[in-house]
Amino acid sequence: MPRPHRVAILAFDPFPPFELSVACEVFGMDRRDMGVPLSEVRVVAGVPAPLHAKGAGFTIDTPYGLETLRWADTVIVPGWYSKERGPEEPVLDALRKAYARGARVASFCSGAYVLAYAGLLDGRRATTHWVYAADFAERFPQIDVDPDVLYVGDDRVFTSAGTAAGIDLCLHMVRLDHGAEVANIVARRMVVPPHRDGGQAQFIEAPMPPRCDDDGLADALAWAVEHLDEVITVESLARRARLSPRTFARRFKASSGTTPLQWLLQQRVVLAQRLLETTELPVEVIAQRCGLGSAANLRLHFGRALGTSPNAYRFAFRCAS
DNA sequence: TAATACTACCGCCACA
DNA sequence: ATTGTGGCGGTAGTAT
Repeated sequence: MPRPHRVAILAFDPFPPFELSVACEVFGMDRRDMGVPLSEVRVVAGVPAPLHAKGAGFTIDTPYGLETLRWADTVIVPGWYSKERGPEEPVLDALRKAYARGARVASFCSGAYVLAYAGLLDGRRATTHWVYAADFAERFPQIDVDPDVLYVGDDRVFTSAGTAAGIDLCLHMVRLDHGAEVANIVARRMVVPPHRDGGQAQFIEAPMPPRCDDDGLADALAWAVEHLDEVITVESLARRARLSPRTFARRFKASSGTTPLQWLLQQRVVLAQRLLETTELPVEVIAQRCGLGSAANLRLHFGRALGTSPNAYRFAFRCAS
């Protein structure tokens, strides 16, 4: 049993209470009873405590100082409120040393400024809250700023967009550390979607894009979503991926967190949703088109996934638009 | 809604 | 020794 993953949250004065809490919630909670490996969290004061919660009128204290960055496997910077300058040099130095030592560093929202002032983002892609993006790009021309993603990261440096995108980044890190299944458990427990994609403004579309480009597996899945009206078995998908059914199922679960059939059903329901929204086709025909065979079967899976019937959904969608 | 036939899933294990 | 593979069989889930 490896020791728990160590997460240091580097907070300043003031600090953003939501972002700080996100990291605590994802990494600090003991969910071993659900099969999630334990992590250990320490909130580190980047300046002498007490630290004031921005906009919330309370303060926090913590026994941990900069030396704790030497202890961490992951250092998270949840926010920073002085665009025009970075933290004191000892702080930046401790961050650089943590990274050089092999630790992973991540920022939420305006925390990207801290990583930028430390030089850890030079030559990399990075993101931050969209309200800071222009200022950030101007201040750090050596950084490739992409304001349209929820998070970006390569190697061991990650940045995430505003506020709630911190959750997406944390779940991504959990996925890297413990696999998609564990990340899904944590997401489920927090009652957030396991994966969101695309720009900051838009909401989740398909529950599981074929993530983590695994060899032929990704190809097989891409084929599947284009041929949902056909009969698709795990065996045929495995053949397409040039894997044995057993190995296919195992790899699939490792990279997506669900089983092939469950994923297929999800894709089929998503297609049914689109057809209900954009066409006048009868439910029976839609059931055929999305590979669910019969209207009865479509109703069953539609209800399970969305909690309504196809007709009710179509009606509600019409009214909304 | 119930019964039936079929498929998927996953632990186990031997093997590379 | 460690890690991934893939066949087998019981059980759970799915389709009609």
